[in-house]
Amino acid sequence: MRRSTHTETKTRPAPCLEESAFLEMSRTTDLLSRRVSLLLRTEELSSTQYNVLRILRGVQEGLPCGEIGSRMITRDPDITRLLDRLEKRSLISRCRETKDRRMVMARITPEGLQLLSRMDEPVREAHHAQLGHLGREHLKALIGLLQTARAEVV
Amino acid sequence: MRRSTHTETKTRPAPCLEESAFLEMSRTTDLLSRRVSLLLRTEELSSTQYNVLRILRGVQEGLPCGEIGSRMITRDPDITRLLDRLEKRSLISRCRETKDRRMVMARITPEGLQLLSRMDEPVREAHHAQLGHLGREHLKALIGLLQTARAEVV
DNA sequence: TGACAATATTCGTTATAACGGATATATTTA
DNA sequence: TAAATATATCCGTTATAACGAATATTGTCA
Repeated sequence: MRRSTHTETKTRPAPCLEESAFLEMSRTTDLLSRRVSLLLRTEELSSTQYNVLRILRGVQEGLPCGEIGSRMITRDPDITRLLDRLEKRSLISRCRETKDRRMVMARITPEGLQLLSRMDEPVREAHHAQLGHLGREHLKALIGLLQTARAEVV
Repeated sequence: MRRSTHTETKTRPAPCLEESAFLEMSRTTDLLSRRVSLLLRTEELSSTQYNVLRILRGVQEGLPCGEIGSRMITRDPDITRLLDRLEKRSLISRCRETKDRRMVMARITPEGLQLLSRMDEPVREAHHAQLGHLGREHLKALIGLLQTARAEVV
């Protein structure tokens, strides 16, 4: 036991449950992400880029740049450059919308889809290896709690 | 209902529970972090820097640089520069250990402690506002699951 | 003592996130 | 039509993460 309980309570307040939950979440996400990042590096992809590609895979019609930005709280000019980099590698394509010609739709290309599908199996394996020990019930409980947590965040 | 079920199953495999759990975790951490990042910005602190300061607050004796690095999987040279920036602002101090003179101990300074304590209340409020609706029982369950998840990660 | 290992540093590089500001284009509305 | 708005872009800036390579200092061990 430490002798300096007195000063410690002054400098380091006892964490409340909400804070602990956040810390646990950060640590766990961090730890689990490491393995995925290693996988991504083999394809020279940042996790932001991977993220965008997966979002676009979910939407065959494509998404306007602004929509992508709002899903990640990134400023418009930076989304443009992010998409620039992906387009240069032919992983996405852009074309101006015919209806509202202000908008530019970003779509994932066949190359992009291929890249993603190359990653699918290893990524899934990584997650299975890292979280499989929890078992179905615990996993479901965890997912449910996280969804609940996010549902009411302002 | 979409017509292209056929192609979709090919391009986007149904997510397994482990993968969903990871995604939920990432999204939630991401969402919750935004508010904290805004707070940190008022002190011109990156979340990595905040992280290091909090680690050091927990260890009055200080930590060797390498130890800090291993807690965050960052290469040694980059830790050095990270600490450089913090030292320049007098938030930490460094001094060579007398026993093993290869090691340099990093300690948080009174200024660093002050800064942290300025953040404590707002950070806690942010977490409370964002996660308080879960209630004690759910929070405890969440914390427990996350710890279990991390316990066996290789 | 001499060879090796451990620790931290310095230096240089590249890519990117994040920000501010301005501009081009197209749409909507007064 | 003219003004205001929305969308995306271009430009430049700074700070930093991430990587490789080399060096200095100290400790350990044959």
